[in-house]
Amino acid sequence: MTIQETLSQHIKVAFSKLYQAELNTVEFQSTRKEFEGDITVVTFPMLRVVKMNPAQLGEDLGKYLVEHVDEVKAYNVVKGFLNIVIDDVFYLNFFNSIKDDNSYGFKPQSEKAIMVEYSSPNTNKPLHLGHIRNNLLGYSVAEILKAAGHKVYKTQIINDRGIHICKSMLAWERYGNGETPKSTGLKGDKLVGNYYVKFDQEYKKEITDLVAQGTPEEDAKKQAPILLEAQDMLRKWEAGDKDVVALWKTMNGWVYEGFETTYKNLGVDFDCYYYESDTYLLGKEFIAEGLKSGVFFKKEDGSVWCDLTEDGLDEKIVLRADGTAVYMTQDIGTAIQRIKDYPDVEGMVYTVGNEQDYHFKVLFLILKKLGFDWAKNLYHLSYGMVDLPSGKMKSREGTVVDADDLIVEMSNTAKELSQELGKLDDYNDQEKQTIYNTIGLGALKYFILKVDPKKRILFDPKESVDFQGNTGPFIQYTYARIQAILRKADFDTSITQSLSDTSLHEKEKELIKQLELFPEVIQNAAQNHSPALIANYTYNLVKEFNSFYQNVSILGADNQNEKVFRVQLSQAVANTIKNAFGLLGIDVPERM
RNA sequence: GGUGGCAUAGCUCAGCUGGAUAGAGCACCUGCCUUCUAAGCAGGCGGUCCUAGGUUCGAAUCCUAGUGCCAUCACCA
Repeated sequence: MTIQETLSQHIKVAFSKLYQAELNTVEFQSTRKEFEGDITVVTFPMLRVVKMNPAQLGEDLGKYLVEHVDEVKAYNVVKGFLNIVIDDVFYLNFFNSIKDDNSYGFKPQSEKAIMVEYSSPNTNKPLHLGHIRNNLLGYSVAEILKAAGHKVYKTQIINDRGIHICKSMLAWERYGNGETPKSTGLKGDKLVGNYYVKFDQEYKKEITDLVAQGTPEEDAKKQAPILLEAQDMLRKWEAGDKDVVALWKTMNGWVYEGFETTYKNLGVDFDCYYYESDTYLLGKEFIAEGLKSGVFFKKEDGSVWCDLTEDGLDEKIVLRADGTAVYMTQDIGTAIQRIKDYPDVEGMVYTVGNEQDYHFKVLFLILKKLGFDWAKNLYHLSYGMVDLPSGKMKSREGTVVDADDLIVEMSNTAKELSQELGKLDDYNDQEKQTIYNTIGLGALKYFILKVDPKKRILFDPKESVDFQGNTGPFIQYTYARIQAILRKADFDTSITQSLSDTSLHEKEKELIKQLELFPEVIQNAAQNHSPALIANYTYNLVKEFNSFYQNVSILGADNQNEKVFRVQLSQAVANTIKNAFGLLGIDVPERM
C-alpha cells in the first residue's frame, strides 16, 4: 500500500468519526518546497461534504492523522492546504525495499502483446532527421510498453511497391553503368537515392524540352518519355517480368542493407518485417469480403468505396476501378496479416507522422466495421514534423538533414568537447570513440524525445543540440560521476542496514521521494505513449541528485552507516537513470 | 471552406486527473574547483500562460467564440 492510500483510508475514517460524513476521494499533491511537509491534502473539495472553514478542517484532520497514523510525524495548515510531514523511517524502509531491485519500476510481462510499428521508410530515399524522430519514438514507446508489463513486437512496413520504385530502377538502368554499393563504396540506400534524384532531374529536363517544342506543360508532365518508361516498368513488375523483378530485388537489397546500417548506428531494432508487396493482396481479399457483407459498396466504374459519412467522415476509396490496390488496401491487409501471424497481439501502435491522422482514423474505423475486435486497440502514435530554420525538409531540394551524417556529426561534437576536457586521456582510441558515440547519440536522442510527440520540433543543426543543461549528456555525466564514486567505495554496498535511528538529510529525502515516483511515471508514459514523460522525470531526478552531490559529501560522510547509505542511494539513482535512459534507447557511459 | 493539431520568459521546452507566489534549460549577470569528475552547484535578471467571454471557492489547465501557424480533405504512398 502506498502512503497515499494509507492516508486516504484514515482520512475517510476520520470523516465519519469527526463529522459523521462520507468522503469518496481525497486529493493529494506533493508539498511545494517552500512549505514544510512531504504530502499535501487539499481540503477544498471536502467542503462539499461538510460545510466548514477549510483551515479548521485541515487542523482537525492533521491532528487526527498525527494521533492515528504512525508514519505521520507532524502537520501544518496553510490556507486550506494540509501539509503532512512523513516520518523518515517510512522513507528509509521504502528505500531498503527497492535498493537491490535492478528492475525497480518495471512490471513483469503479461501474455497480452502489443505490436509497435515504426520507421516504415520509402525505399527510394535515405533516412533523414524526420525518420530519426520516428525511429526514436517508436523504439522508445515499445520499450516503455514492455516496462509497463506488455509483451511487445517491434515491426515495420516496408514500402517496396509502386511507381516510385521503378523510377530509381529506370534511372539506374539508363545511367548507372552497372554501379553497385561495392564498386562505389556508397551505402546502398544512398546509391539508390541518388538515382531517384537523377530520375527527377531527367524528368524535369524532358518536360522542359517538350515545353520548348510547344507541348503544354500539363501534357508534357504526362508524356515525358522517361515517365512513360517507368510506368511501363511498373506494369512489367506487376506482371512478374523476370528481369524487372530481379532488378527490383537487387536494388531493394542494397537499400535494406543501407537501412540496417543506419538502424544499427541509431540503436534501434525490429522483431519482424512486413513488405507492402506481400500484404496488398490480402487486403484485396478482405475488400471482397467486406463488399459481400455490405461494409463496402461498388460504384458504377467498378471502384470500391467505404461510406463513412455517418461517422462524420467522407467516402473513402479502397480499391481502384481497375482492381488495383491503394494505400488503404494494403494497410488493411497488413493489419490482418499481423494478427494472423501473431495471435497473441491484442493491439497495435502505428508510429506515423501527424499528416496521416486522417488516414489512420479511417483505417481504424474500417477495421472496426469489418468486425475485428482488436480494432478497438489500435493507436496512431502521431507526431509533429521536424522543421529546419529554412522550413520544411524536402529530399529533392537537398534541404534534408541526413540521418547518417547527423549521427557522425553528433559524435564529432562530443569528441571535440571531450578532448577539451581531457578526462579520457588514458583510454585507447577505440574506447574513446565508443564513448563519443554514446554521448553524441545521447544528446541527439534526448533532444528529440524530451519534446511531447505531438508537438513539432524546430531543429537548428548548428545550435539545437546542446551538451549542457537539460540534455542527454548532462544526465549521462551524472551517471558517470556516480560510477566514479562506486569505484572508489571500497566496502560492501549490498548490505541492508537497520536505519531506524538515522535521520535523513533534506536532499536524501528528496531523492527517495523522486525514486518513489518512477513506477508511476512508467505507467503514465505507457498510457500516454510519451517518452517525454520519462525524459522529464529523469531530468528531475538528476537535478535532485546533482544538488545532493554538491551539497553533501558522500564518501566523506560522518560515520560508516551514513556513508554506506549515501553510496547505496547514489547507486539506486544511477540504476534508475540507466533504466530510464534504456527506455529512451540511450546508453550511459561509465566515464566521460 | 470543412476537419484535426499547436500557441506558456528573448530562444528551446515542462506544467499529471482544475489547486498555494506559473517552472526548467539556453542566453545575459554574480559567486563556487589544494575536498567524491565544474558537461556541475548556488543565486540574479526575465512572463497581459494568443485574445475575449463563460463554468468554479479556485482556470495556463475545462467550455464557447475569435486570431495566428501547421497538417489534412488524392483512384500518391
